[in-house]
Parts: sequence; structure tokens; C-alpha cells
Amino acid sequence: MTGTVVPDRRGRRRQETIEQVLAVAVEVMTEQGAAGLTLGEVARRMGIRPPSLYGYFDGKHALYDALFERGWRALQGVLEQAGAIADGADPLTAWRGGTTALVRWAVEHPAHSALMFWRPVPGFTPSPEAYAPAVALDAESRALLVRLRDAGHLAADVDLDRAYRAWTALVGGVISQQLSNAPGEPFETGAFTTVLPDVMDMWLDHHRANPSAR
Amino acid sequence: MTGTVVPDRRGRRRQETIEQVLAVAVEVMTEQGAAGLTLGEVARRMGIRPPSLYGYFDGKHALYDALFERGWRALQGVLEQAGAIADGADPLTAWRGGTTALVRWAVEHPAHSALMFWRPVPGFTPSPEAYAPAVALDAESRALLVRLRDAGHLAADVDLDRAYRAWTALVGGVISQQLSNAPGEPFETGAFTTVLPDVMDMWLDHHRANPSAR
DNA sequence: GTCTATACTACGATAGAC
DNA sequence: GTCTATCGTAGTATAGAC
Repeated sequence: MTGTVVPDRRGRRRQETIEQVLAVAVEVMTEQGAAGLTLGEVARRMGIRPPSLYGYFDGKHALYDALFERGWRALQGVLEQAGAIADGADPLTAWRGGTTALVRWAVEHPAHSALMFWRPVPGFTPSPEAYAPAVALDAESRALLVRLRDAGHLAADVDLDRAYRAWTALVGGVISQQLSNAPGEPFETGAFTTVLPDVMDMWLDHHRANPSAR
Repeated sequence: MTGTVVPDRRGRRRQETIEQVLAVAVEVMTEQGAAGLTLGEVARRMGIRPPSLYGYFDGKHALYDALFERGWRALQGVLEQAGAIADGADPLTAWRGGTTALVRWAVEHPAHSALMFWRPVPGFTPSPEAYAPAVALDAESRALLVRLRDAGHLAADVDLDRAYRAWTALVGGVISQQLSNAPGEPFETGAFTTVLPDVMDMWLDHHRANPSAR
């Protein structure tokens, strides 16, 4: 529920502190890895003592939880902005743009991505509330594939569930390889992000209509 | 260098203990996640005290290092057995079989895989010796793609480096998704391992010769 | 609401007795 | 080679002063 409170005068400063805690946590996770987050380090960088953090979060897991949820919400926003969620736009453009924007966001937010796509933190399981936006995005992504098929870009008899699983594997693979093997590289020149167009073509060709032309 | 000593009568028992330490460590990592390994837990399960472990390994990182190295060596063995390294076999069969065997091994060894494919342990970087088999496998995999091209299964003018990066992304994506989102599922029925044939076809079709037929 | 002080637990690692 | 004992550190969390 973080971030949903009314920003009255009282709560504004509190909200700013919460944002700062999360920002510093991301900083630490980016440097040390997602599992390398410690409340002591966050407090140190903020110039406060570890116990003070408990006024804003119920311990370290609550921090992970907030970042997990915000990450998926951010991805939703990214896909929406790419027109992948709105019904109006051309599905193929939306799919290409959305996939590209998603991968870009992921490699530019490695701390969030590790938390969202892997399970790097022993003992941490996202709460149902934090998981909800991930489920929503899943549904929206599947809906996009339906639109893609209905617009004639995929074969009419395509197995959409199977195609969706393959798509997540492809996208997740590019992200995973880029973050694990060449973490610092920017999206534009990354060893793996640069093959994303190829990968999208592979998926599209494989599921495209008129297979006789293959 | 673990495992390379001559198995004389003196060292045999020691070697067995080393194997047991590693086996228990894998057990713990499988349950708790790669970063959840603690020497105390390993010692507890072995019925000894944590300091005794230092007679066999120079601390926790040495354990990770040994598992990292053994994992890549095991993968080499898996690919070799699939004929993906030997020069004699049919490249296409070797490539399909090798890729399949590699993914199977990975999902059946989640603790090793996490260590090898992601960077889940803060502060751990594999030593050059542990990294060597990974480099060797990289070279062997690239050599397989060369054979694949020379046998006419790929376009003659294919960008092999780019194709190789795409291949690792695809394979890594299937492994990553399977381990992160459905860890318990067996290879045969996994939600993501079952799309591996599709994914291999995508890659192959994309790089196949006579592109005019596409 | 924020701090200091502190309790508690656990971990990695070392020293030295047996 | 294994143990006990212990060091040093870190991290989570609570109690209570200000």
C-alpha cells in the first residue's frame, strides 16, 4: 500500500523519507547484489540508526516487498506507455515496442529485476499484495498476444499459452544473460540486448500465419 | 584442484569427506537458495562442528568455488556425452541433443545452476581456475555452431557470434524461467522446458540456409 | 517521531588443547 | 583431524530516553 496515502502536510515528509529509504536500498542492492542488502548499510548512508528504519518498514522483508511490488507496477507503466495495454494501438507495434521497453527497463533496473525475475534472497517470498501487479501484467501480456493473433500476425490456430511461455523465456533469457554476464553495458550496446530484435523476429516468424511460406 | 589428487590409501577418506561436504552444501543450497548456504548448517547435518570444515575448505567461498567449477565440468561432460564436442557426430543431432541435455542438467541441478548462471551470492566471484571450464565450454559451443554452419544447417554468411549470443539467451531463458517460476517441475513436464523444442526450432529456422524460402 | 542503548542471534574464521 | 573456546562482526529487533 506504500505510496497510496493522501499526501497531506503531515504525511508528506514521511512519504519522502520512505522514498529515500527505498532509493538507498536500491543503491545498495545494485552495488552488492539483491541479497546483499542490510538495514545497517541503508541507515549508514542515510545518516541515521538502523532502528529508525522500523518507523517506516517492518523489517528488511517489507523493504524487499515494496521494491518487488513497485517493480512490477513500473513494468506495467512501461508497457502501458508503449501502447501494449491500451486496446487502440496496432498490436504488432505495441508488441515490439512493449517488449523492447520491458527489456530496457529491466536491464536499467538490475536490483529490481533480480528480485522480480529470480529468487536471490533466501527466505523472502513476496506478499500477495506485492504479487498482484505481477499477476495483472501476466494477464495483460496474454491479452496482447490474443490481439496479435486476432489482427492476423499469428497463426489462427496458434497455441497461445505455449507461445506465451516461449515469449517469457526469450525475453527473460535476454534480460538474464545481459544482467548476469555483462551487467554494466547499456541497453543500446549490450551484448545480449542487441540481439533482442533477432529474438523477437524468431518468435514472430515461428508463430506467424501462412506457415507454407516458411 | 579438488578431485585431482591421486587416490592413495591416505587421501581416500579425506576425498570422501570433501565429497560429502559438497553434497551437503548442495542440499542446503537447494532448500535455502544459493545464498542461503551457511557453514554451520553444513556442519550440523554432517554431525561435526563448523571449524572442522576448515580442514577441507578455506572458508565458504572455497565451497562455492568448487561447486562452480564442478558444475561447468559436469556440463562439459553432458555435452560431450551428447556428441556435441566430439567432431564425428552429425552436428544437427549433436546440437539438438546437446542443448536438450544441457537444459535438463541445469533444471535438475538448481543449486549449481544458480551459482553458474546468475550472481546470487554477494561478494562471491569465481576464481580463474573455477572459471576455466566455463571458458572451455564456451569455446566448444562456438565450435559446434561452426560445424553446424559448415554442414549447411546454417546460412553460409551467418553472423556466428551474434547467433551464439542469441542461442545462449534462448537456452538461458528456458532454464531461468523454469527454475524461477516452477522450480519443482521435472524436465519432461516443465512449463518452460516443454517449449524448448519450439525454441530450438525458432533459432534454427532463423539462421537456416536459403532464406528466400522464408 | 526520532534517537541511543542494548538484547539477542547468528555467522565466518582463528587459536590452541586433545 | 576434530574438538572447545573465542574473537570480531553483522544484522534484526525491542525498550525506553529525549
